[in-house]
Amino acid sequence: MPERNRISKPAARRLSQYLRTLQARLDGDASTNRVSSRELGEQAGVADAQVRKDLASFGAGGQPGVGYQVRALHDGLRRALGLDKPWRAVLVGAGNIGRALLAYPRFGEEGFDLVAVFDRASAVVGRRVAGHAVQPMSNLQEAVRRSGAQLGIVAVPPDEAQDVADALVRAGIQGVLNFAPRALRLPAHVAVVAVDFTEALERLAFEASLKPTPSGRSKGHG
Amino acid sequence: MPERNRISKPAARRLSQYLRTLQARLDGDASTNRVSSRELGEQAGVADAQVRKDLASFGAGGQPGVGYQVRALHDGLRRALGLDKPWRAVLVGAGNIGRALLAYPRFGEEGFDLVAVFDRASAVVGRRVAGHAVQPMSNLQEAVRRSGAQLGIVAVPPDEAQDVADALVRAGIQGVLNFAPRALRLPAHVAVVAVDFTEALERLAFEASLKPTPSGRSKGHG
DNA sequence: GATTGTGAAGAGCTTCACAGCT
DNA sequence: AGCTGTGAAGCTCTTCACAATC
Repeated sequence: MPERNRISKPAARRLSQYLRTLQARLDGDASTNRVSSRELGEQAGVADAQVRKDLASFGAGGQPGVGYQVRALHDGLRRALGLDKPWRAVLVGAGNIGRALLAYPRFGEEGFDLVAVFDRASAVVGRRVAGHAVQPMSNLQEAVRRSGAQLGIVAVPPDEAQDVADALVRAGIQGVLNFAPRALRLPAHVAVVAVDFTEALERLAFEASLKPTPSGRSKGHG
Repeated sequence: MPERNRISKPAARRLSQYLRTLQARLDGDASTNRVSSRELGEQAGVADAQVRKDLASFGAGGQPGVGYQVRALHDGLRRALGLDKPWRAVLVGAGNIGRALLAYPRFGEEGFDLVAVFDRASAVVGRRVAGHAVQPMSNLQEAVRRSGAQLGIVAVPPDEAQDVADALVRAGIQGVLNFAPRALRLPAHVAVVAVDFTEALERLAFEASLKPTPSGRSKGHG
């Protein structure tokens, strides 16, 4: 089993995209059980050579003249991304963002199990979110340890985010998904991924403002 | 006013971060009206030389031995990011994600105005979201044209995302913020920024699975 | 002394192009 | 003929290092 493991960060991002295409193939039409690098690339907006490099980076192999086996590639990809084992996660902050994340059907399906929800506001504690009674922050340490949760989701206001993240790290968490518009400073042994709406909006404004002047458009009633 | 405009994509991302630090400075303590590249870099998790390169990329200048003027840098940054003029946006999809985005206090503050909300489900049409009555999709074209909205927010299920994005482009939109876990294929004159929870979770699983075995930890406090 | 601005070196990522396999 | 695998080239981004400036 080749496991050459040198997957760069940009590559990991693209592997997620390929995985989606493969899942659609497995779920929906099983017209063929082969897929080419060109096809995967088209779905993800990436060149075919890039796809082949990415797949080779974790030891996936195709057949020249034929392509890759959908099922085998799917399974290999999940393994490479660390999705072959289930992950247990706790959510801190029972507001809109946390609920929106949990509402994604993929959350459970992909092997992410929510094991507890916490919030600082006593008015929210006790309410149910995604089937879990919201607990006070004072329970966090013990709940994380007891459940063996490896991931923490930070969905609190920006000025609380660092403290919450620190608490999660102290509780022994391995990775943090940060929804607060603030850079977290955490020890190197903890993985951090940020989902930042504010930054996304600003990036959009920036890129839209670079586009050719929208003078002669919205013309034809297309 | 120098405007050397060659801001790379990674640079734009970091500029957003610097902007946040500057805003915090302006809002909160005005202990000093200068800031150094090292200080900005610490907040954003970036080297000081990188900060200086980034700031130089849009013509901002500092004083050797002193630093940058907070107010001037803030204003210059906003201009560089296209945030000096207000943006009008429409939201398609009145579910959790859309509401979570609008709940961000920054949304309105930063100069993004929501002008209309649409949804395909007739059960939702007519309800109020963020102060706007949800409209049926059939109103989209006209509403976008009438309001002059430049941005569209796609917060619908993945299998509807491409159609919705196409409709937005036909209506004359300049940029799309895509929350659906699917790559959109749009003409080059339209900016696209994706916020993808699924990909973020998978990236987190990947990075967390690479971290050193969590054997002997939960020791000294940081 | 502190800090900027920047050329040059370094690192990393993407694209090209084509040999080789089916 | 179709497609993979990959060395090499090309490109972009980051870090280094230091002269110039305040």
